[in-house]
Amino acid sequence: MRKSSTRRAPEFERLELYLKERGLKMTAPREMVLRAFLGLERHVSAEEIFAEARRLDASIGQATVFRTIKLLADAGLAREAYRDDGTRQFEHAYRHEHHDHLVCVSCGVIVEFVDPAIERAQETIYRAHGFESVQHHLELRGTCPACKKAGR
Amino acid sequence: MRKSSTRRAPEFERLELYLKERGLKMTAPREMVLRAFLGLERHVSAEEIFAEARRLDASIGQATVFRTIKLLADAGLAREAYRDDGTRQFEHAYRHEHHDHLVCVSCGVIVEFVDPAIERAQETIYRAHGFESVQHHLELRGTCPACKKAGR
DNA sequence: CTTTCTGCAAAGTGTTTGCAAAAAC
DNA sequence: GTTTTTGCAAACACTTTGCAGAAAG
Repeated sequence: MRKSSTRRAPEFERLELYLKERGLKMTAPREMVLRAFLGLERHVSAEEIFAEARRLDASIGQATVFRTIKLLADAGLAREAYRDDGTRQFEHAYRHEHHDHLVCVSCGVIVEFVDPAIERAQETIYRAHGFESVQHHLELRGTCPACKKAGR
Repeated sequence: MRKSSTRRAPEFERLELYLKERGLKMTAPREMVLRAFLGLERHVSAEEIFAEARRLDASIGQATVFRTIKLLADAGLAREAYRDDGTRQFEHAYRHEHHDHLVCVSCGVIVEFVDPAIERAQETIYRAHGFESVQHHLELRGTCPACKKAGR
């Protein structure tokens, strides 16, 4: 007896697997948080996830959202990223590989990009200093075309 | 009648000028915070500046330190920088040009570097997306040689 | 039934702000 | 003297934690 998995996103299966592996439980609130996170576009704050989860289930608690976000990160579904202005955001990690960010300081719009030449140069720098690479992030801050035109 | 300025670092004059320009006052606590900041090596947290300032003058208040750090940043003496782990640090900005960071995730050691090729590639990305550059920062996180050797 | 999970409220961080007394100019 | 600055304590924003009852397996 298995439930229909027709429209079920693979992210849910991934979370279930992750939980089962360590004796944790799949619950309605956890499913709700994941659904909220997946439904939102990239680069959301914890607060935005909380608000969206609340929209789906008004009884959900803030602590549960924070705890679940941590689970999602551990399960490889969400990636935590701090902006250069110190704000904390989460982006989709499942089937979204590494990329860097071009951020408009005026309207906040974020463009994702990867530059192979920069990626290669970074490896060279790690090697030159004898470091083992763990993770890297380049953030370009500037003014986007629309804001420039609007004189912002 | 002018006071001797023999050993006076140019940073103090800069701060005095900045304050005078906007009708603000040079005070002992402000001088102490600047002295604490200058005396510490790069990449210090507000708390470290506070501790050091307290060492120089036990009566100084936390709020004064935070307020003065902001002044130093506005005056171009300090640069605020958020690490990819969300911690906030300050580094010397006076006569220290832009650079990127190679950070050891184990011991915290920070190596500063500039790669002309990467800098050029960044400009190309700004242009390709029609953005006007404001500021950019690359952070490479990894394990330094010493920590690697120690198996950390 | 046993263990994990939940929501709540309280506690923690790190930083900012309101205020009356003190210092700068 | 007038204005800015100070230290203190309270307020703040964001996040984590303790707990007793609820839910999962």
